[in-house]
Amino acid sequence: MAKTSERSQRGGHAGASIEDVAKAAGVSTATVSRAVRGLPRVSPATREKILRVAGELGYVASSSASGLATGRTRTIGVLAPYVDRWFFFKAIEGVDRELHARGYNLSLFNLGGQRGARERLFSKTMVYKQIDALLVLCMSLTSEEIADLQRIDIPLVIVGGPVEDCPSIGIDDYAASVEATMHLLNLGHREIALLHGQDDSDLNFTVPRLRVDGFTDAMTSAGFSMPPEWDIFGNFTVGSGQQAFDELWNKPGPKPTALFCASDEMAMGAMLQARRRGVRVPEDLSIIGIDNHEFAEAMGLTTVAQDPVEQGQLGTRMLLDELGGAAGSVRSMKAPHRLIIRETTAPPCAAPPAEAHRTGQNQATRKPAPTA
Amino acid sequence: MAKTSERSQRGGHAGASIEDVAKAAGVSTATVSRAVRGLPRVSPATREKILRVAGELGYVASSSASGLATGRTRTIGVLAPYVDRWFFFKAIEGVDRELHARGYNLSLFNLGGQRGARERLFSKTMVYKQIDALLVLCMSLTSEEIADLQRIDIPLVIVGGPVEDCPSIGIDDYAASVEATMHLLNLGHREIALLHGQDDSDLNFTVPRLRVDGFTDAMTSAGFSMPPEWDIFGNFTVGSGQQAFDELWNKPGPKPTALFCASDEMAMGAMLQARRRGVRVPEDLSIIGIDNHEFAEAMGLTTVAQDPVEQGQLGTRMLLDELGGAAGSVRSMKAPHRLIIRETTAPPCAAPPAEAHRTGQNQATRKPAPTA
DNA sequence: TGATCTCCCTTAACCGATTCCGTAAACATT
DNA sequence: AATGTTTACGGAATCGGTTAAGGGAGATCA
Repeated sequence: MAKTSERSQRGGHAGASIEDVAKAAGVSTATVSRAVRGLPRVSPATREKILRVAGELGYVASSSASGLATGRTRTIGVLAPYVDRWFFFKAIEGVDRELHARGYNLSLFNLGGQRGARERLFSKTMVYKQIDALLVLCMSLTSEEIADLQRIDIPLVIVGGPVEDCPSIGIDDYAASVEATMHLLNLGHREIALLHGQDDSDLNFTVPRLRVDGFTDAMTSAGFSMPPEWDIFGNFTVGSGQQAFDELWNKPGPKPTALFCASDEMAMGAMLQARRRGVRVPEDLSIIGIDNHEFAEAMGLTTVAQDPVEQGQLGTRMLLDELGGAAGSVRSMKAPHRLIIRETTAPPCAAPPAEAHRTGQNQATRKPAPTA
Repeated sequence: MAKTSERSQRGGHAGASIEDVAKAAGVSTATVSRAVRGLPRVSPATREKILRVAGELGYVASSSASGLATGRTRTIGVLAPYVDRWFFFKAIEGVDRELHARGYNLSLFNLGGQRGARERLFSKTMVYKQIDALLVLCMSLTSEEIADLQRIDIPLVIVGGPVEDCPSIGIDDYAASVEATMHLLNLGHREIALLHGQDDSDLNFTVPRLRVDGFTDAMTSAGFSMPPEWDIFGNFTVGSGQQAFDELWNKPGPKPTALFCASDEMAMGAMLQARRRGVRVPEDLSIIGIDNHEFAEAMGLTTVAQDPVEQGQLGTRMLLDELGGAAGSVRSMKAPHRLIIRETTAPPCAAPPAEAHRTGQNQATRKPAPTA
């Protein structure tokens, strides 16, 4: 009966099993199971012995076996439309940190912006029976997908933007957008262009819309409006920021004095292109973004900061709470954001409005010099 | 006998099992198993019926159960020191793409640059019995870790830089570095500073050393050398690039005419800081990096490009080959790199070479003239 | 002293797949 | 017609854990 550990002989079964440990320690597998998991009903002496033997044998419980027995895999899925964009890899960082701290594994599903990938993954191949819970980054799910998840009892949390009928965490994109716009308005800008992000894939973000709404609402309630030709589309990348600037500047007619960008990456693209074409920032054009990308500080970009790492952590905690405690217990939350004024925004036309422009509490109150 | 599917009643067991399908289709579970996996020995009619029934019931095989039965989880682990740095998230993108295309799952282990995280993960909690193979990003493992993996029969591939005794894929960092240095030398630079990356955590990269070696060898074999005070350390981030520039420029004494950076992120940091302090790039200082980060093109940074996505894909393929075919079959490979000349390098001394400085489309095969 | 209660531990029934082996029928070969 | 060969399928062991039920030994209590 070569039933136990014949060291990597037949495909796949290597390492000591619980039975090996039980045998070596002279107890039953049930006791080993309790001992190694720290459950009660094991005498200190026995536990100590089992732990020692297990250590010597290098025993680790097979996740497949315990997954099968308990019905939970201790793995949670993370669904991301991209992993190579700022918000996403930052959020993943936070999720990972929190997850591993709690002994969970992270199974990554990246759509890579591809159409179709979504169906392929979602259609039962993925989610189903592989993960205990699902964390989604900045995507809204169809009601059908949500129903599926509920049916098979998989908790769900969205990180990044609200989604109907789903617990979520994210900044208040609308408010952030309003604040950014107000900052420009308070500086005296009236001719403000908008570079907003529209994604080409089938992700249905709600975030872009909220940011645009915040901008337009702030503008109209201040009594201003934006000509339609200043409404430029980008896809959240640096490259699209550059293109957007060109598009804006190649158009005939007057130029805006400020540019509101729905993300830092686009803002920086626009900023770099502006410089390249001899348009001075902020003298000729103020630029503001949203995110506080690592490069934003280096480039002196004024922006509305958010912390995706923290959001990832919080979202994970929500998800795990839902998984552990009573379902339906967790509700959506808002993560903080704050305006950080750096060097890419200034009053238009170098005419100082002589109006103190403070960001409030804890941040970067430095005001650019050129007021004089 | 409530053995089958009582819809999310007791903890964790939801969804239809293979037995449900078997019963509903009037066949045995063995046949269902063969049918759904596309194995032979099932008549077309039976297969069609089983597939239909399985579809209606929304059946998906439990990964825990099949993992237990087969000894393989169809999950491969990806160990990364960081996920929020360019090379890493790009590589993960490639790995993920390849993995999911082949029906594997990706389990992410991020060290987040933390000391200790490594032991915590590696010490059997992670790797063991959870994954079929391990892909490591830019880290060298200890020989003990490698031995552990071999003992439990887990194939290993390193993406990013060579590691002794491990199959790996990465660019030839030494050659890349030499090329970059030669580019500066060919432009006429003699006073070249070096900003190289040293990581503070316990990852032991080999990459940084190779890049430095390439630089110094190219310099010495051209008959030049670098004063030690021009040897600056960074940690691969933009911020450290900025600091490095300051450090360099705050020192008394002559300034270099060119700066070789071991990564684009550092190069861009230095470049931004240079601009901020009124040092013109490339007139006063040429800067070259390595990587071809997304921002590099936007910022016009001359660099040696590599493609981590491709490396991730290739590495994954190697790993899966090793997993499938004869072990020990795959060997290390080199990924391609190429010099991309943009706008941050020019001959020293602001002497206009009267030479159109075009970025050429995406290839930049332009070779600097002064090879005298 | 016997009944009851704990505590520690074992027995054994699962969890849901895979897979070896056996059987029976269909088909091909002499 | 008897014998191989192939194909389609079922029975049942197995993977390695978890966990409810139960049993024996010693302590506590009446």
